[in-house]
Amino acid sequence: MDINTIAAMAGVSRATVSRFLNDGYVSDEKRRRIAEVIEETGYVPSRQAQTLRTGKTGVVGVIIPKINSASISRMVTGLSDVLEKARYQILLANTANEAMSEVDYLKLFADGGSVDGIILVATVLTPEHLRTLGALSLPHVVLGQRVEGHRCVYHDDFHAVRDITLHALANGSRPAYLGVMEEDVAAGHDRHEGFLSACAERGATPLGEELPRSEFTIEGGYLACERLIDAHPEVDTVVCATDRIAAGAMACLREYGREVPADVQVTGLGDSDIAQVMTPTLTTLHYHFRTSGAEAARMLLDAMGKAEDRAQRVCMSYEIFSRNSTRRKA
Amino acid sequence: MDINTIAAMAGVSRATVSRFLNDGYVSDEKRRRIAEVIEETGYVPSRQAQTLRTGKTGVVGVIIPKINSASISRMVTGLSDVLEKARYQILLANTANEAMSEVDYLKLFADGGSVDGIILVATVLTPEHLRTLGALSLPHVVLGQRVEGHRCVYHDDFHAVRDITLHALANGSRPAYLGVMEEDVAAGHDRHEGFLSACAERGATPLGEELPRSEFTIEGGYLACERLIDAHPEVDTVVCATDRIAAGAMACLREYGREVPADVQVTGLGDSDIAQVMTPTLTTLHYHFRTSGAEAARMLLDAMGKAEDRAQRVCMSYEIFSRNSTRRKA
DNA sequence: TTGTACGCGTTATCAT
DNA sequence: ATGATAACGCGTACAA
Repeated sequence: MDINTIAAMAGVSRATVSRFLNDGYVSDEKRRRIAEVIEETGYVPSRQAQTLRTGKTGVVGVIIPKINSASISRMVTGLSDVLEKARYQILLANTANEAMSEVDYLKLFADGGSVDGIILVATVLTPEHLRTLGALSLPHVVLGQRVEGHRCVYHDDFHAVRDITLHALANGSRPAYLGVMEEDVAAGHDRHEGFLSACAERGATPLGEELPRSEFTIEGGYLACERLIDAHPEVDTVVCATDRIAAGAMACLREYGREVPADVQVTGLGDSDIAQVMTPTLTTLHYHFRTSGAEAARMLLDAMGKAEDRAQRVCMSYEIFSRNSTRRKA
Repeated sequence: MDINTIAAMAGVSRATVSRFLNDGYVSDEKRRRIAEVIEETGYVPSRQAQTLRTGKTGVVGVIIPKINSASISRMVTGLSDVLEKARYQILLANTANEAMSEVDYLKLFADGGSVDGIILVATVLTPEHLRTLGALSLPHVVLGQRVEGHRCVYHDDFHAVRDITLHALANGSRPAYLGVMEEDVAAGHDRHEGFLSACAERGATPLGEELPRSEFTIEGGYLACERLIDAHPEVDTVVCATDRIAAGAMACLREYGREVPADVQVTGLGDSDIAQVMTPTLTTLHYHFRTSGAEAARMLLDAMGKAEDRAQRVCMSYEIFSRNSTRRKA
């Protein structure tokens, strides 16, 4: 079923069929005939041929560091919402297994001519990343990290953790932070700095700063917390970089016989669905991931010339959800 | 940078370059020259043109009902593992938002010529689904449901729930089941039947069979459990179709002052990571999702003629993880 | 308004 | 072993 067949059946040249499909500029008479033939044959133009001819694929590549993350899935949902509305397909590239790093995927997308635009859900941005991004001729948006010279949507990690730490320190005085590697500027460095800033403001000494960082997992949170209470049994407030780390921490505290929040307060970050089923329910902070995903998608549409101009850089806000893992009154 | 340029630079015809890239059959002399030119130009063949010419895209479409599901993400990981090794890209289609149903995506993939094969992570299979699947000329595999006449990888949902129910009924006698819509044959109907079978074997009367089904969410589990203890306060064992439903159920029981497992036992299904951080930790059942994903991918490779022959249908096994949401001794 | 003719970058067929 | 040449399915000047 190609355009030639349709043209023959409708008794017109294939150029006319092409016009029918695109510009318009066809007499009502033939328009009717063509429409009829297309209807009864169920003809659909070949994406590949269109791509070869126009250079446009109708696909945007989305590079994510892992599948099965509450935050990432929410971002992807936001992306889908607006991208599908603009009739774009999403090619999801998962780098979790390290089989192919983000840089490799960036290059693959850039070279292959397989996508019209790229969204990079970023964690760690190495110089190699920046070089590759800089050499990228395709429209692209970085989601989750602030990057100079590139369109990006990120979250106010510094103030987020600063605020939730201040919130906890209203009823605690010996705080510690369970964070992730500093190389992840947003989730690692910025959040950590936010914590330190809050401690400084309250005149509290941060505990366990000398300890190694955690992984982004429940298991990692458990182990980090174990090291923490081992080194600093006096800790009474544990601020965690993510909800999953907090989940691990709470499991650990329970194991060690510490009551939450009576003995130790715990806070998370991200407001994933597990926050509400933990015992006690977790005080955490809600990021508007879905909205930031949508925003990134709109920025990309803009960059691809498919939407009105938008800001080149957006910093998303947040809200604290105070639940039962922190103390109620002063 | 196209094949013509390379050919010119190497002083050969473009046919020779093409042979160099594909079959082989080139003299060592020219082989060397071509390799050199390609090296220094960084030439990469156009995927689009290759596709147009060969009809092969190097992409497999994976249709999933939702992102952010522990089970699905594990399946996708398994898929990625083997598909990437075979140099296939994965085009992930998420139907969560209903914007485009699975059937529509199936048709899109089938028509567009944009993928070489399809993997459908299935939940509900309507007659419309079966019709579309039947009309599909592309190689495809159904993951998560058993479908006559199609390659598929599924889990032994019936015996899984039957076994975990028997496990719980060793220390309980008034069981109820929190399940999902029966239209989902595997997760809905089969699991439910497994539960009923176990009840029959133990001579226990299943409670709350008249109540409406739950959603696949924590929230849904909470609400379903609320209805259950309202209608049948005597219930002492709650078997849930998924871990998330179990999480909601436990939250609800806590709210209503029931001790788990002293007053009521709870079991889940899927062994997601939240199972271990719940209080008490959840007795659940581990499916080998990652393995089933890998198996489905291998079956697809087979169907696409890229791998040795494999079984057309595979039923995956499971293991029960007994933790603290069920009673220990008889 | 319509049709002709060409090119997009490959691979495959056929001589040579 | 190599090189012309014809497709693959489409969009679009250009001419009519």
